[in-house]
Amino acid sequence: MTSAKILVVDDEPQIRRIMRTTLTAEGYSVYDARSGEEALVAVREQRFDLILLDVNMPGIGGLEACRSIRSSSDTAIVMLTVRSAEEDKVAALDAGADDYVTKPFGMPELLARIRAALRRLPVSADSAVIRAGDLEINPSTRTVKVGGREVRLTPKEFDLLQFLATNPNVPIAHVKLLQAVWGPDYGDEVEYLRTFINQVRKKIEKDPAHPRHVITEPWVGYKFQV
Amino acid sequence: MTSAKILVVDDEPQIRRIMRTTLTAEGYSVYDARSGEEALVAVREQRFDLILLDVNMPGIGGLEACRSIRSSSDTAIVMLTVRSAEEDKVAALDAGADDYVTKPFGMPELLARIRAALRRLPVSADSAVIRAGDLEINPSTRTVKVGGREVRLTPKEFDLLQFLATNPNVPIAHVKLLQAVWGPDYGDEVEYLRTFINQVRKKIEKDPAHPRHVITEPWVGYKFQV
DNA sequence: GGAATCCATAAAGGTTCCGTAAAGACCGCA
DNA sequence: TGCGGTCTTTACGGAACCTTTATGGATTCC
Repeated sequence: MTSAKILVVDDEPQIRRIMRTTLTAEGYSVYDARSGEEALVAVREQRFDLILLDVNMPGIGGLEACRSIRSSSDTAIVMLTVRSAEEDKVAALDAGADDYVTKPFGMPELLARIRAALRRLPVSADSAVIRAGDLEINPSTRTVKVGGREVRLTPKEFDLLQFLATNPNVPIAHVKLLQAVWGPDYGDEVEYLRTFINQVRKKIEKDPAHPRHVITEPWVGYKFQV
Repeated sequence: MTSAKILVVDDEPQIRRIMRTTLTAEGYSVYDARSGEEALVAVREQRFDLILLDVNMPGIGGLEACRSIRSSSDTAIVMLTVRSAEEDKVAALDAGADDYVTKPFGMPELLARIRAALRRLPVSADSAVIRAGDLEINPSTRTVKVGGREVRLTPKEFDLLQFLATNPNVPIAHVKLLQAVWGPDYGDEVEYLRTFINQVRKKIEKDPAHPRHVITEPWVGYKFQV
């Protein structure tokens, strides 16, 4: 499992901090929002695998935010509520939450529910090992093998290769690749791509001059061939 | 506090899924294997507190896997069998299983047997002596021996080494290590790790410059190698 | 054919990460 | 109060990685 993206929505800075450290330690990539409004903006701009949503917030509350998010997305939603009243549970689930946890809760329990909610998602296409000829890409351990021999890739190199490999045989535009690996702020720094593609090829291709996996699509971008 | 690690071995995906969700909800950390072969590999690489082992599998069957595991480990083993024949029961226990459950079984019953099996282990997670090459870690006395000679570790040093050693061959992220040893409030003080890892290496490695047990995983964290 | 664009490759800073040493802070204990 | 051990914090050099620039070859378009 390449780290799932989790959005933490809570108005208390302390809680956000604890969540961030704990979830980061578990290998998730964590984002946070301080209010329902912020959460809605974030959801509109990015795709998250799971959203941790506090019920009790000023402004747009958790329930309303939940309904709004659910109406436009199938992200897993776990709600945090102080009261354990039955009606709250019903309200949360009615609003479209997948699960809910009542404060105070232990971290192990929360983590378990997060794992459970993530598992429910449609086919974690990420955790499968990708094979292509003598090449073997393992997203969970972030390792790559060429003909059984392990090859060491740097973080960026691996991200690049993985993104290409998860869309095999499909040409991917320069800009799209850049944004996927470097983030949304990188629009036209295509030089990065050139140098890193070159680097990756030197490590995984027998003959970097005539690559068999990382193919360049002239005037378009690159593609991964199986 | 650390939830018990359970390995589920079954060739049917459905059963693995149900087990996973149920056991996870109970607070266990669940791993699975699809065959006896996979189970043996997993056991070689990690330490589990309990193994749920289906008898009837293609390839290496449950009984054979059980014998193999038992020969090198004292993990609790609970077998799952379809038939309730007395001979099967005997065969299972002879192979070294601690208990067995006949399908179809109710989840409450299975959970009860799991709890019982875990209870039977003399505080297994903590008291088992960990060996790796010339290294010997004794959690109950909190002592470490290198080639028979006892080495003195400070409390923090020992905690660090122990946590790494209880998850052998698995890279552990910086943040996770920090939180496990220093507590949940330590998010990014990675300097501590550096100094203590260095300290531990000087004490347990013949050549600290080329460590054989405490291995650094660049850009990720550290791992303990057996 | 010539100019422009794109691509592969190499290589120079700048930054981050890791190992190592060492000084200061804290604590228990005589 | 002083002492020894442990933990925290800072500092620094080397290595690995990322960014950036430069150069030459290939392809396209006019």
